[in-house]
Amino acid sequence: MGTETTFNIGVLAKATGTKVETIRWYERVGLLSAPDRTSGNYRAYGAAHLGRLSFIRRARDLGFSLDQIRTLLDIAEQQDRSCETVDAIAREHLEEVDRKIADLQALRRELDSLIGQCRHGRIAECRIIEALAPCPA
Amino acid sequence: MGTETTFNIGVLAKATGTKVETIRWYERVGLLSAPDRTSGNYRAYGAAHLGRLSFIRRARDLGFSLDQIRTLLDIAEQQDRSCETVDAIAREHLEEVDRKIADLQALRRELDSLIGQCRHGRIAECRIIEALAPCPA
DNA sequence: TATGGACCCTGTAGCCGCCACAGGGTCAAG
DNA sequence: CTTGACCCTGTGGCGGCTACAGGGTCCATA
Repeated sequence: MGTETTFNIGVLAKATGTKVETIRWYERVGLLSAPDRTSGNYRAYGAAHLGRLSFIRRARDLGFSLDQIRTLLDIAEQQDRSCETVDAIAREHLEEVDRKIADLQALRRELDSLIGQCRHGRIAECRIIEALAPCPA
Repeated sequence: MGTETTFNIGVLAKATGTKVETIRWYERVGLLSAPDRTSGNYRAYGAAHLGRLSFIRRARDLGFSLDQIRTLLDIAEQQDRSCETVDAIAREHLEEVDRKIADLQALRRELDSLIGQCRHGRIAECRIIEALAPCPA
C-alpha cells in the first residue's frame, strides 16, 4: 500500500487548467515543491500536488500575488496557529482591489467625457486629440 | 532667430513628471524622436518634444497602452484625416476599462464573502483557507 | 586652476507572471 | 521500427518601466 497513484505534468496541467510551463515555473520560484521523478526523468505528481496547485490557481483567480500565496500556503500548514494573518492578507488585498476599482472608475469617467466630445470630423479639430495635447497650440 | 531654446533631459523630466530613464526608454521604443545632441553628447530637447511627451503622459494616465499611443500620435499628425480611428481607439479602450471594472467588482464580492466568514480561530478551521483549498479534505 | 558635486551618457539586469520557443529525450501504440 | 504525443532543460520575450554600474560633462566655488 506504499504505492500512490502519480501522474505526469500534462495531466496535472489539464486537471487544474494551468499551462505546463506555468507549473514548471511555480516549481522554480518555490511555490510548488519539486516532485519525484520517474526513471525517464518525468515529474511524477501526486494528490498533494494537485491540491496545492488548485489552491494556488484559485488564489490567483482571486488576484492574490504569488508572494501573498506563498505566505498563505506557509500559514495553512501550521494548523494550530491563529488565522489573523490570513484575515489580514485577505483584507489588505480587498483594499487594494477597492483602490483599483476606484481608480478605474475615475479613469472611465474621463474617457467617457473625452469620447462624448468627438464630432467625427477631421483630426485638425478632433476633441480627443486636443484633450490629450498639452495646450491648445 | 534660427536659435530655439533647448533643454536637458532632466528639465524635460521635471516639466512632465517623468523619470529620466523613462524618457530615454520612450526614445528607444520609438515613441519620442531622438533629439539633437549638444557638443558634450547631451540630448537637447525643444518645445515639440515637450508637447509630445506631455501627450504621451496624459494618455498613459488615461490607461492607453504605448501601442495605442503610438497610433494616436501617428494619426494626430495627419491633420486632414477623419478622426474615426481616434474615436475607435478610445471606445475600445473604454470597453476594456469597463471589462476590468466588472472583473474587479466580481472579484471584490468573492473576496468580501471570503473575509466575512473568518471567525478568527485557528488555521485548522479557517474558512478562508478552506475556501481556497480544492475540496474539504 | 583645481575640485566637487550635479547632472548626463551607455549598457545591462531586474521586476511580475508567465508564454513560447529550440533542441533534444521518452514512451506507448500500431 | 516508426510515428507522434508527450516530456525535459534552457533561454528569451512580453509591457512598462526602474535601478544600477561605470564612466563623461559642466559649472560654480575655493
